[in-house]
Amino acid sequence: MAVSIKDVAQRANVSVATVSRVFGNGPVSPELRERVEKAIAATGYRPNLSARRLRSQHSQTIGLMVADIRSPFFTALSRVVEDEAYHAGMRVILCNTDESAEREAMYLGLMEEERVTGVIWAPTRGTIERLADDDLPFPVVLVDRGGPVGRHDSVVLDNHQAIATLVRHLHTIGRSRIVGLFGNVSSTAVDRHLGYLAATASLGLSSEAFFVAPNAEAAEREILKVFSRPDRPDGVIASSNLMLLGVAKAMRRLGLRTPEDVAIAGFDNETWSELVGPGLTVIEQPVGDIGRMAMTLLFDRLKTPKAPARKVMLSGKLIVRGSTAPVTGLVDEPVE
Amino acid sequence: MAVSIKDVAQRANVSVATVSRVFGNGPVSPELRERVEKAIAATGYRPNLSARRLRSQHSQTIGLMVADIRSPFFTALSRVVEDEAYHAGMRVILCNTDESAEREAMYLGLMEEERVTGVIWAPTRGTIERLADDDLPFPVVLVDRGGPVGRHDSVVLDNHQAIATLVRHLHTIGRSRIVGLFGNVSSTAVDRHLGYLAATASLGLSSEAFFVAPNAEAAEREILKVFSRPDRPDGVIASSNLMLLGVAKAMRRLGLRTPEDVAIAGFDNETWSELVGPGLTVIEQPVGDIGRMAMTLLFDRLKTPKAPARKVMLSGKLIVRGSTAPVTGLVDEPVE
DNA sequence: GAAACCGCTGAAAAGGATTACATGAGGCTT
DNA sequence: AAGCCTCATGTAATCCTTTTCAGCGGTTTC
Repeated sequence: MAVSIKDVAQRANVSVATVSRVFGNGPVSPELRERVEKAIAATGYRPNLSARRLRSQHSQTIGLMVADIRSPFFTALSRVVEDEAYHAGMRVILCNTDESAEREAMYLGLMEEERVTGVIWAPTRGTIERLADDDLPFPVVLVDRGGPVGRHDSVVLDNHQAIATLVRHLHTIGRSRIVGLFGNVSSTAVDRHLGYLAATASLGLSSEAFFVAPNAEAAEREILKVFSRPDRPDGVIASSNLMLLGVAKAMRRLGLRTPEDVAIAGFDNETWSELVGPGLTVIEQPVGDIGRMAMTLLFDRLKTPKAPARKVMLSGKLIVRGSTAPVTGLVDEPVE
Repeated sequence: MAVSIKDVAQRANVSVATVSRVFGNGPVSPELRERVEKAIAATGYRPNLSARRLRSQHSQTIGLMVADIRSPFFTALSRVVEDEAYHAGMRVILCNTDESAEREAMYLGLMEEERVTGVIWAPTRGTIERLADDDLPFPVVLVDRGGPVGRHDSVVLDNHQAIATLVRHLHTIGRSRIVGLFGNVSSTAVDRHLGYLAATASLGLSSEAFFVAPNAEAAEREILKVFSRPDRPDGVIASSNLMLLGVAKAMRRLGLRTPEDVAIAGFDNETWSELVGPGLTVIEQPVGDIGRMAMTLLFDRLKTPKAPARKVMLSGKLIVRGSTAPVTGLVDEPVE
């Protein structure tokens, strides 16, 4: 059996309360404190967190629920959240929902059983609407995907602005038939789609949107299909990192040159974005700021539970690379 | 205050023991079971995991300690481990050690306080040697980096074979001055370095190894330095994913063509490996198998604590891409 | 006919910590 | 010198479950 607070107390010849106070910064005379610390060192005592949590009713734990940790944005987010959490003396429970409402519900239940302090959550579209009804027994901060009514705190990218930036950029380099490729599950995709429609309309451009599963393979298949038609687009905007990779793969498969034949752009800047093809033009999300802001909102919420919900929008940053370089040569002197 | 087992018992007009038994599959008559289940549904009762753990002395939690979740291999590993864990009804606590012995020690302490069932751990080189002394109060399975003496269960890639495969492959396509670039912290790098020395020696090739921090920037800087010398290598093997990216960046920066001027290869197959430059030749690690095997070893260890330590080695798979394509044309008809 | 046994149930102990409250010593005021 | 604070300490209640143990009425075994 592991050593408990009682053993330490006995060895130091003090009461268990005193030992507890040594940990909790209660008032303890230097003399006793030293005796207790010696006993702790000698026995190798470690407080039992379950007992501590049970009694104190503070779990010091936050839940992080995302679709899939392997998605680059969520990978980066999780790292930030964990850093912030451990810095504040809290632990993180990580949940992969796989965009499944069922798994999401299961994990929300688990969060409740863990009596978490709060949850940072990128909810699936289906769940997010149901959300207003359930009164979750812990505060949540939505990330990446905002809630519908401003009922919860949230921190999201300004998707409208971001996608407009991309559309305008492609327009600037002379593209006019820009198609959009969006995920078919997240509400982020919905926002970006609306932004795409607005931006193309305001520039007097045609628009055509496709919705597929948010992974590289589905994106590649869809683009292959789109480009098998006679009137090929000259620009593609993908609403996520992995989908942009799928687009790049399709271009290579089709033997189309980027950016000469088709300019492509998308979201999230990664270590490898610069090296794929001629370099991928992307909107970089301030993922560090997003994570930290989410934690800030959560801690604020704990302090003032009744304060009105806050929705924070952060701006992305356009990073221009080869995949949308202007192709001056081609216009002046057509090849062959 | 949240609803407790007492409230449920009261409402169902049974004892708390009976309610507990309904959860724990103890013997309960159908009639009472139904009453209890109705009461649970009516009250929305969720068992308190802290109390449950305290009493039952089972945390149903495993720790996963890796250097950095953002490192692609660890990202993939974490997903597998979590899937397996949740499938077995357990939770996962994720720790990023940043290759720091101090953080590692801190997290090991935390694992103890959490009374984890076991830990899956990619230890830092410094710590791994100290490890024999401390008798950790929970079983650990080492991943990615094996322990020194066979004192702990471990599952690793067959690094010796993997790097030999890469060296032989580069030799086959006619490269003779192959340098190796290795991380300067993990024991994996040490293994791969030894394999590199053995493989080059057995082929009668010269060898030259460089050790840098395991990230893209450091790798890029080092390679730029190496290639500023007069006698340039014609092949580079990088011992990790991110370092290979650094190498690719350096090549682009130097204006060197891959594979014509320099063939490059490394580790870990990712969604984007195919799209960086002409496609990156890599050793693909069976990360799914590694994660599942680690869990299997852990569960076996829990069943038979006294069984001798097992070390499982899995083979990587060579994936040949453009970065090491044979350049037939050049030899026959020199350019210009 | 006593003893053993059955399947189900409830009372109560136990698990390891925190914390409200009580206590006692010492120092200060008046 | 009586009264009152302050401060450090100990006692015991408490957090919510699981689990041991005993008890129940009724059958089976010897």
